[in-house]
Amino acid sequence: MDFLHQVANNSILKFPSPFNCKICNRPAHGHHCDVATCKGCKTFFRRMYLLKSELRCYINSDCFDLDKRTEPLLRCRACRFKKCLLVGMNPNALNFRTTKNLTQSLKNSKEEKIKDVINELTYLDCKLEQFRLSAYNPNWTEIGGLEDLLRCSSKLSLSNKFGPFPGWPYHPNHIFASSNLDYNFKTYSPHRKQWRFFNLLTSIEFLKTFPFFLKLDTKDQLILMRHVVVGCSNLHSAYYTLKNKYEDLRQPDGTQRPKKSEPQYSTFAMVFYALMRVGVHYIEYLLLKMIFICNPAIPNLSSNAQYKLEKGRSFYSEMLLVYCLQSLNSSGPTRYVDLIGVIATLEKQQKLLKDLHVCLLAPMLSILPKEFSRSLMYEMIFS
Amino acid sequence: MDFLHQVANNSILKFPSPFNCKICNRPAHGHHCDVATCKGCKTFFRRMYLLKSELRCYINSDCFDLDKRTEPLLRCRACRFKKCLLVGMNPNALNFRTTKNLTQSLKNSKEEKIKDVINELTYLDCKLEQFRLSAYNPNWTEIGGLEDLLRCSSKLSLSNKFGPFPGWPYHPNHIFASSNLDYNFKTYSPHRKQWRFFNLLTSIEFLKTFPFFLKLDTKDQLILMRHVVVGCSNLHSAYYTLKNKYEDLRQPDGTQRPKKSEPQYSTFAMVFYALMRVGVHYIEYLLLKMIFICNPAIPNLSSNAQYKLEKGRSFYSEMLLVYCLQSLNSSGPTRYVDLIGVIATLEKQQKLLKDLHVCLLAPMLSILPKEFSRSLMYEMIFS
DNA sequence: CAACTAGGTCACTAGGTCAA
DNA sequence: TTGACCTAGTGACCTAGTTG
Ligand SMILES: [Zn+2]
Ligand SMILES: [Zn+2]
Ligand SMILES: [Zn+2]
Ligand SMILES: [Zn+2]
Repeated sequence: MDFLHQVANNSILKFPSPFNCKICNRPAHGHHCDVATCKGCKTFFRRMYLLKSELRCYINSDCFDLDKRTEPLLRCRACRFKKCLLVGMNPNALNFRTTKNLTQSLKNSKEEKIKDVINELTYLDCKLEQFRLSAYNPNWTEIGGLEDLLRCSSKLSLSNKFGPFPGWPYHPNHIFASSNLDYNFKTYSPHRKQWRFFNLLTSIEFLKTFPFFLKLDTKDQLILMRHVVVGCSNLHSAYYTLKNKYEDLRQPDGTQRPKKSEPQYSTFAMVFYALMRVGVHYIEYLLLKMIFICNPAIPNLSSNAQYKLEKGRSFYSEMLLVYCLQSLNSSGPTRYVDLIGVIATLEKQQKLLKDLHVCLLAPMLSILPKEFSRSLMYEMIFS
Repeated sequence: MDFLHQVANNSILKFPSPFNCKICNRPAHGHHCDVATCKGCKTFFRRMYLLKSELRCYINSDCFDLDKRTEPLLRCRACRFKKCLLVGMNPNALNFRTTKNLTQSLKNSKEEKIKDVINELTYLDCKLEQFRLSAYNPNWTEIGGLEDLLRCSSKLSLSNKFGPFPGWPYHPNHIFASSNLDYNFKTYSPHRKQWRFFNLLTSIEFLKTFPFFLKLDTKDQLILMRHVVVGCSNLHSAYYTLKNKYEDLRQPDGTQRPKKSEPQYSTFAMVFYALMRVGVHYIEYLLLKMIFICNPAIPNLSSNAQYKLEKGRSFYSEMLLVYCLQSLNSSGPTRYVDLIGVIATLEKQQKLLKDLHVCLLAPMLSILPKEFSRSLMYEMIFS
């Protein structure tokens, strides 16, 4: 690059230097990884990228936001690294692998760690979808509430035992024996999955697989579940609808649930359309789900849980950002912002759904069986 | 060739250019060494060909395979050079007559470095031999164990203070006052050096002069010393025996230690005969010693020490190779392999010696003074 | 002389080191 | 851990020599 050279020859611009570090605003040393940076930030970026270390900002996550403060807080490594990525420092410019020493330290590099985490998430997600597709179809009126489900052992392995549900996906015009209202909240049928229930169950089992979740107090676990499981299962449904190239929200059996004609459809489909709009990829979806789950802002959490979730959120956020940069280079930061936007949609959807359900179901409660008011679905809607 | 010209004048084909570098696919600059290449690849090829340094791909040897990846990994010099040759760049087009300057200047830096290192090693080795020849003869029963010797300051300068040992080398028939067993491990005599001890001491002082050694943890220093000092002192003795044109293993005072009649002689002399067979030169010996010392495969080393020793080993290995190539041209690589073979002999000798010593000395321990069981020699034999 | 392509130069940026 | 400083390339640009 000749940028430095040009500036040096331009007598008008010689002083003061127009050429400051894009991260910390100190005088720049040159272009490093495609961005004008100082020596410190250059070395910092390489070190951070190469070393695996979990980072967290202990202030407000704005230590390097130069709109908010005149001087960056150089000591905050989390914010510094985030800023490096945001101004577009390109990890691909680091010559991993091509040099002997780096090949060795690659084992511990962030890249490797990302791979590990993504492998794990991928594996788990396959299991989840297998679970949804399985013939396992427990009676929702009997299986108990959230607390019972939290306590019992993982049900995911049952999909192996039961095998796939025969005949799925159904033809679009498939007609079920039971009526829609029955299907919805009235009675249990062993021949048809109550998707609202089963998707919630799937997400509960999903959360239960994470060590960080199991380490929370039972009270925090309950709070988190209540706040996150609906959105989580909606995100899952939405992604798989998209993946299976349906044009509207579908369940694994091929049915439209809720139906387009139902009033809540548009709200349910919000996330589906958001995913479609950004054209989310699989790995992005996996990380987004984790970011959504790690929500430290949920009310009434203990401070321990807040801390752990905050840590989790920055862990997966950074991973998503690094992933975007790796796969897209310069447009990585934009992509990251677009993807994070899906989280906001999920949160909004959750609020709308709650209001909607309360409005729609409250008047019906008298005609629904008393089993419903003790069910998981009731709990998730009205808690 | 007018190809470049044609393209420039052809308005239709101006964009996108059909004239890309055959190696890296960036826009080409012209034909260089018979192939359309960019400026970078042109210069790269010349530099590489003139330097001819050993290269290795640390990935899959496909960094420039544009069928497999859209962008080449420009930093992989091995694959880049391979691709240069593959697309037919012709080294004969390089004009060696006028290239002397570049070759020289590029070579000079490397050569200069080698010279520096060898000068240093030579100087140090002279000091060592002076030390062995000096009248300094500490009491091995009192001087302490390895840890004490590691901690104390360098003793090499004492050879100046004490001057050379008077009367050395002795006539082959010289008769000592003390008996052989006494000499071996029983008592200390100020008039006669216990060579096994003094050679170990010399090698310990040798190792202590290296900054890289001093930067290791004490624990690593001890492990390394225990593993390397015996072989190091054997190599030293063997080389100087050869240099002084003795026909069997001799110490600086001219005595045969161990005696040919002793059972361990043949094992001790292994390295001596190996050196004789290859006809090692001084500088080769110096580098071999360093390569032997830098052994990252020693068990229980910290990963830091492993890393540093690995680096040291490749540093001195490359130096030896370059030295062989410089002094012998075409038969350089063969010579290098022969020389490296000495290291294997050293390692083998070390194993044999340990077994032998344990067998020979264990039954004698009861008749040896308790000082012996606390001495450096005991430590090096039985650790 | 125009159109090239050798070689040479040097500002520039990777990675690496080490004192603070 | 940080960052000033170092080494080892890298390639844009230049010059000089060759060819038709
Ligand atoms: Zn900076
Ligand atoms: Zn911060
Ligand atoms: Zn090229
Ligand atoms: Zn390669």
